[in-house]
Amino acid sequence: MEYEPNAYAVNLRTNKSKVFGLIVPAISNLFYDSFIAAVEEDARKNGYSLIILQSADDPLQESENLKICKLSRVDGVFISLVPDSHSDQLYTKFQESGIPVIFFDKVPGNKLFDTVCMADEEAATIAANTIIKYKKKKVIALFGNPELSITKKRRDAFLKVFRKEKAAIQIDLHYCLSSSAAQKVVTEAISKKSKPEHIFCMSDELLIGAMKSINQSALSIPGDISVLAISNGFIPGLFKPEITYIETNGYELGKLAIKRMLENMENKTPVKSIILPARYVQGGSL
Amino acid sequence: MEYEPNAYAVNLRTNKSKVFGLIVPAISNLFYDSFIAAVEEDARKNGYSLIILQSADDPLQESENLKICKLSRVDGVFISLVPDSHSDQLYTKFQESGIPVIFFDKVPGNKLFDTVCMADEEAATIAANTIIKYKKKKVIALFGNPELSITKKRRDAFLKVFRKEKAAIQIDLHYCLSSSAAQKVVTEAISKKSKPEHIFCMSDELLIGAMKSINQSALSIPGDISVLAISNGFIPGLFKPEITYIETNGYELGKLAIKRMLENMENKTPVKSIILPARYVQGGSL
DNA sequence: ATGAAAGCGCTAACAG
DNA sequence: CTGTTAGCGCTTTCAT
Repeated sequence: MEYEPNAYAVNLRTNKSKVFGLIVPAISNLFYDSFIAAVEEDARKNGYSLIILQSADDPLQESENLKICKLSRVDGVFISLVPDSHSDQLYTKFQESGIPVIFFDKVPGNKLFDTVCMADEEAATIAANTIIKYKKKKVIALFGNPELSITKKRRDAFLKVFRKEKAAIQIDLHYCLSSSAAQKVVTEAISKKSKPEHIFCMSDELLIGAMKSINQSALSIPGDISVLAISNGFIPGLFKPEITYIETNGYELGKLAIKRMLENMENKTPVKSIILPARYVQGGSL
Repeated sequence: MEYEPNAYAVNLRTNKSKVFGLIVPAISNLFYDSFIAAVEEDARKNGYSLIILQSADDPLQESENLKICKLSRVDGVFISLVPDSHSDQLYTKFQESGIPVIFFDKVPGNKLFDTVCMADEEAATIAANTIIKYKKKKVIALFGNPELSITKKRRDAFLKVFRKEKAAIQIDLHYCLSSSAAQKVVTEAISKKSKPEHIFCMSDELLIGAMKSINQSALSIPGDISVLAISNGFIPGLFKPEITYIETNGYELGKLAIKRMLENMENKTPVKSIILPARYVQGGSL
């Protein structure tokens, strides 16, 4: 007939909601939006819906979001942490109450939780080796918020490669918290007498800032200055020449995350760290 | 104490969920992701959460999404339609059961529902008048799926301006269903003997395709060819020179949509069409 | 004023 | 194997 089960009653009775919570620093982001898209696809295929919450890069907002997930009794949580996250007690509370939490991208430093990440070290290592291979001697390296584990991982792996190298390579490392901060740093650097030969950007956000600066200058890529980034490839493909990048694929990472979540729903498995391999994609910027 | 109300029981008893459904053709989209971000912000401020569903440009998926919203008994629905949407009966069913539905961006052709839209006609009119002002005589105009009301509105307003104009202006109008389709069209056009002087793109997607084509050619902007788009400004700002555009702001539209929804929750108001004005933003591409 | 009780619509357990 | 019933945790009503 026209019968429709009352989801409220079902939830109450079964103590399940068939809903996952997904917490991100921001939705409007080229990485997170494709992550969310992937999770949503497979969630629905398995009869789940997604509640999406933004932390707005604010630790307080983040804890509040976790509380919302708890109060609305979601069946599982996906979360990428904000800088200075201090919600550790909340995560463990979830674990204790048997609600799986999958961390992705920006994850806790310790090994106590289920995580799904890009191969950050590998990507940064590939970047560094590429710079060496192309014999760049003076490079600017742009990194994001140094409080984030993702920044630390990429930076440490990046620097480690050069430490092993005998050749004298000058690395000017900068932490930029925004696109415009990156733009400023690059504009200043290329206005000096001894210009950098190469710019490395650990994210799309920084790449955009760097490219705006280069575009406003008279420098040409790769002749005057070469560029390399870690990115999902969308932004690099917009420039001429296309920017060479090491791929971080939000969509694929999302697929891994939901897969892990569903596994966890089936039968509680021991904590695991999953890593999505990096891939070098040749453009014309190097 | 440590007491937490059981949301399932509350929902069952009060017959409310404090959850809105939000249905979009795709999450990973520069327009929709900022729309979603805006709605999420204000939804949470008012104690609501958002369930997000993608229709993947598939009318069947869209009906299914509406059914999910109905089954999970959301308190309201935001929806942007896919091409060839045939879920009209479902919308009306929602209305009848007293659940507000706010259409945004891609809305039904008739005036029976609450809608929140960009000023499509105005934006296209500004574009056309700009082209006339700059005395362009041979222009390529790229439009999206001609089945969508948004395409029809922009196209009709665009062409109407030229019909009134006495000067002989040649408009090559093309419908492109994807970025790469736009790229092909432009590549073909600029390879001909009589090159176009100007390209107009009704969306970011088409602009990206057009720019890839131009970047691969030897043409320079605005010297050899000028460009104008309808966009939120993010993509136009990445190029050199920056592309002049008429602004469509997903974030602001989202704010309007959630405002309208909350009004509707308070007291059932008569059906209304809300329009967000267009704004001309000068770049260097014209 | 405070407290008891009915019942929202379903599922799971149990009896016939 | 089919049919009845208790009860999930809350809100709202009604009686004290």
